[in-house]
Amino acid sequence: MSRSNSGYHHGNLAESLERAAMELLETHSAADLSLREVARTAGVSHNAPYHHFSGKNDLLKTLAERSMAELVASQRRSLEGVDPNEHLRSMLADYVRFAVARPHLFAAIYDPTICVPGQPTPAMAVLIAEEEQLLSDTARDARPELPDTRAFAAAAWGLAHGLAQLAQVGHLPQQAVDAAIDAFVVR
Amino acid sequence: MSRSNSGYHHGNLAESLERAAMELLETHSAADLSLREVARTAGVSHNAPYHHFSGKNDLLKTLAERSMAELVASQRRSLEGVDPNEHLRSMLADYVRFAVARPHLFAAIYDPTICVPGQPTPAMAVLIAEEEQLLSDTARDARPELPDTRAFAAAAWGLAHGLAQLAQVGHLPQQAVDAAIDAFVVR
DNA sequence: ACGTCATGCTTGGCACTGTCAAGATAGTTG
DNA sequence: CAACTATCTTGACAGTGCCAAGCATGACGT
Repeated sequence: MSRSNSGYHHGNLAESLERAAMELLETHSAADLSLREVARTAGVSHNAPYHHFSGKNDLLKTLAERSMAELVASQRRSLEGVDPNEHLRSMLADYVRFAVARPHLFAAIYDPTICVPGQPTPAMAVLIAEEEQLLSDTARDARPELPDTRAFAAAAWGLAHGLAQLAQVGHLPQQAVDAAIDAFVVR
Repeated sequence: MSRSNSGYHHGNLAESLERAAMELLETHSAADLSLREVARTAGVSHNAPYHHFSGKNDLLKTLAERSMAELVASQRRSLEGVDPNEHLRSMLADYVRFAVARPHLFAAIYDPTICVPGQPTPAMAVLIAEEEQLLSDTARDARPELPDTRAFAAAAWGLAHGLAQLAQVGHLPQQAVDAAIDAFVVR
């Protein structure tokens, strides 16, 4: 895990902690995640994290940013189709896929107790703006005739976000999600 | 708050606790809600709740059911328009309004740590089915020509749910939500 | 080579939480 | 009035986030 493990002076604890927390977030929710357990799995004392993060929320904020960056990158990658409608469809499907695959990380991104609502981290603000731009561009290409592209893009984001939540909870199976996206994109 | 307050034997603690928790959920999230604080605001000892609920989650489950019932009732009420499109629009707007007005209660309804995913309370299952039917009927009236009403209804639910989340977080102002709903309903 | 020192991690402690166990009290029934 | 049960209490335990203080370690000036 770490390069030099000679009792004290771990080497790069910050990264080890992030890694450990990332793993734990695959089974625990952000609220259920214990900073002490993160420290334990990283093999350090319960207070070591405080020398690298100002607290539990700070660590979570870092992970949320990391995750959002991954999501945006994934969204950018799913733009490589040809048909604009297919662009939009695959982007939305990809959004839902990400949320279902990493439910707790996805939740952390939008968790008001981590990034206070309307008070996003600078880095997070940039990422959200990127995502918005990505969606807006895709929406414009798919519906060039619409006067208000922003509204359509907002609807697309809302749709993807909501389907993601409903799918996470087990209310919508994968196939229903795809059908719903189709119903939104196709006309 | 209670009828007979003679030291012991509160009278109707269960309801008082629910009321207290309901109030606290206006400022605290479900995870941040302390059962002990609920007991405190109800004026009883920290262990009294355990004689009426099996634990914190049980109380939250009850509140989530209560809230979902309220939401469904509200949705049913917003069906009183005339134009089918207007039906749909007002239903979606109402869904978002509810979520924004009571963010923590709304979150509790879909919180996997309260109602385990795919394991809803019987009462909750009924309410969800009702909501689904309500949306499905409205969707059919608004788009009778569509072959797959279920997919369109699922999209509508997803849209409302996602817009609600994004609005809660402060990402979408009210007017953007309305515009997005319009973009979805109108064609 | 050696003392000095800041960095990074540790132990210890505090107030808080959810939950279990056992005791006290009050209304009910014989 | 005695026994009983429902209801609420106090007490305890393990766990949490976080603050304060102490100790090990490697770097640096001399």
